[in-house]
Amino acid sequence: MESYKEIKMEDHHPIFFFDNYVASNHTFTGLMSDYSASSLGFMELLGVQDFCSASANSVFELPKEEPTVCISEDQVKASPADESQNHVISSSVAGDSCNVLNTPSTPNCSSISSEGHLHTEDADGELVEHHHQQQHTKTKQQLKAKKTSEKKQREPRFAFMTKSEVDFLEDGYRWRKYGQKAVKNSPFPRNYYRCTSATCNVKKRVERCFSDPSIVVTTYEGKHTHPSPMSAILPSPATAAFPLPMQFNINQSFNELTNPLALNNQLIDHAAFVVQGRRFCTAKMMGDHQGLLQDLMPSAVLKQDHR
DNA sequence: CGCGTTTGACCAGCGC
DNA sequence: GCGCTGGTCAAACGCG
Repeated sequence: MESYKEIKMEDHHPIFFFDNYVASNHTFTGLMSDYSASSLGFMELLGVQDFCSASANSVFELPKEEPTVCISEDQVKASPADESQNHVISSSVAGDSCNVLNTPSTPNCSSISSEGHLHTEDADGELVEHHHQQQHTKTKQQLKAKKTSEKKQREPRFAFMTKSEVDFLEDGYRWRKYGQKAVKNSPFPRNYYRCTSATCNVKKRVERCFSDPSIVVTTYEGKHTHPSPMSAILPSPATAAFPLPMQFNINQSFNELTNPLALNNQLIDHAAFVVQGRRFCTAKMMGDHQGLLQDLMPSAVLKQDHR
């Protein structure tokens, strides 16, 4: 198990990309408000509420060399694993030519919009499937019905890429692994996780980028219906409200982001949304490492820290 | 014993 | 229709 100090700052540059939209020539304010207008916001996905109160006040300039990344998950999905990273890089370099998707619909959206057809699949399936064991058939049907209903309620997804040596990045919630699949053209498997909370339907996919094994792609699907278990472990005055990444002292955070020593002293508790050379949001997670930015923290680091 | 992981099998969707 | 792939299930297993 690696020690915290072995983790360099540059190993945890998060790169966010969202399902449903990308607007590279939008300001962060535009981005966030656009996204918050959708049924499921980025912060909501992480259990954050009331993030709309965040304002452009938190926007500050970064050096032009800062990578520019803003792509949607379906872009990555459409690209083979070995190309996704190239895609990111090209987007990063492109700056103004960064892909402007602003896609009104995504694979997810279309699947949701086509939910009206789903009931017919059940009927077909029952005609085809005649198992000799009635019990077995019953469970199959139940599974199918379950799957159908799940598909009906398919949640928007968002994903982000993190440079990390650790596959599973802690985010304050408890996850149970329910599957692993080999990824085509990639030596690295994709892991499937589900939130352990009974009432919570949030899923998480974790895979490593083929072309750059140092990059971990984490995809969230769904919305937590409960507070982070870490809230109990790490009490904070801000815990109840789950403050937004934007709600922090910008100067302090910028200093910390650009100062590895500061990071070493305080753990890595920041994330950055980087679009067109601007770091739109540097997130300081309430000083207790909750929520999204725990995804940027190797679980090993957190475990070590909590002891 | 409870909880989490592993892993082979199954199913649906999609492209050809 | 067929094959491929992504996603999920669930029994078996491991661990504390």
